[in-house]
Amino acid sequence: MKSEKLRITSQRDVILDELRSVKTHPTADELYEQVRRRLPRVSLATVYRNLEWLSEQGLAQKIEVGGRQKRFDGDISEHYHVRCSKCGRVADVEMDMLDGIEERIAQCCGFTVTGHRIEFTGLCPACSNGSAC
Amino acid sequence: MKSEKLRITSQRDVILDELRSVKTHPTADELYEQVRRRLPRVSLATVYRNLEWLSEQGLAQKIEVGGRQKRFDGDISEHYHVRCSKCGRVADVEMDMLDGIEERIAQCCGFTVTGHRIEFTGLCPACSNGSAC
DNA sequence: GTACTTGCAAATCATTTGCATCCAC
DNA sequence: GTGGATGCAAATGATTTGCAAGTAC
Repeated sequence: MKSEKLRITSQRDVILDELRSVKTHPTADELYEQVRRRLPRVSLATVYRNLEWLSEQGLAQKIEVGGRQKRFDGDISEHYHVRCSKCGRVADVEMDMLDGIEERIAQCCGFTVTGHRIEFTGLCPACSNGSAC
Repeated sequence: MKSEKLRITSQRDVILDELRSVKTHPTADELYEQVRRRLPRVSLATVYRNLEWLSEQGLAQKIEVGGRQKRFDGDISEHYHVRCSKCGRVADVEMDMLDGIEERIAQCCGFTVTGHRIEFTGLCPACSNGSAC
């Protein structure tokens, strides 16, 4: 039994609050810009460290979609994402989780399957019109 | 109609051949080590450039799974992957593609959905025993 | 010759780390 | 005061790019 000391510092509080306030699945540096408006002296390293920590604590979700940067989500319920292949924007998909799917493949590959992730790809509304993102 | 000049240089030939010879979904640098045995003077940049080019030509697949490095697959048929969360190994999943799935969500998110990708997560046989990877 | 490719080294981009300082208890 | 948290700068890792030299037609 390890006793984790949960300290919600003001940085952590603001980072989580800002993350929850948007539905855009921001990257670490996007969130950094946002957080900086409230904590001008915060550092990008702190944002990275705390996004990692928040994900470990189950207070946020690190979502590894395509593209170079990782994105984060303040909505910790399980759900799938769509990513715009042009601008990288990520949105939630309203679809029930495919619950039986992991068992269906557990046998075939020798792996102990513990989870799955679906990422849809496409063009977001802004990019499918010619309009700039 | 653009006329693309397809030049299969010896580097490209060897890179594709080596990629096809393995079922491991190697990263660029893993493949580089492999290719180097046949072309000792090849550079890592060439491997990166040509993996990119081969994917554009539809001769290989760039698979963006979790983890820091991108992986590549000489098998261009559509299929899903499992990734070991401990060692990063990637394997194919024997499961039919979920064909209707994109249409099912096309309405809800405003995106024009063009594709999807499923990545299962788990432990590979080697990692689920205590054995070293 | 022209256009495309390559190897090499340097640059870039995202993320992580070392360390001295700071803060809460 | 002690241990974790922070800011800053420097380090790291993966990938990309500039450029001069090489190659195929």
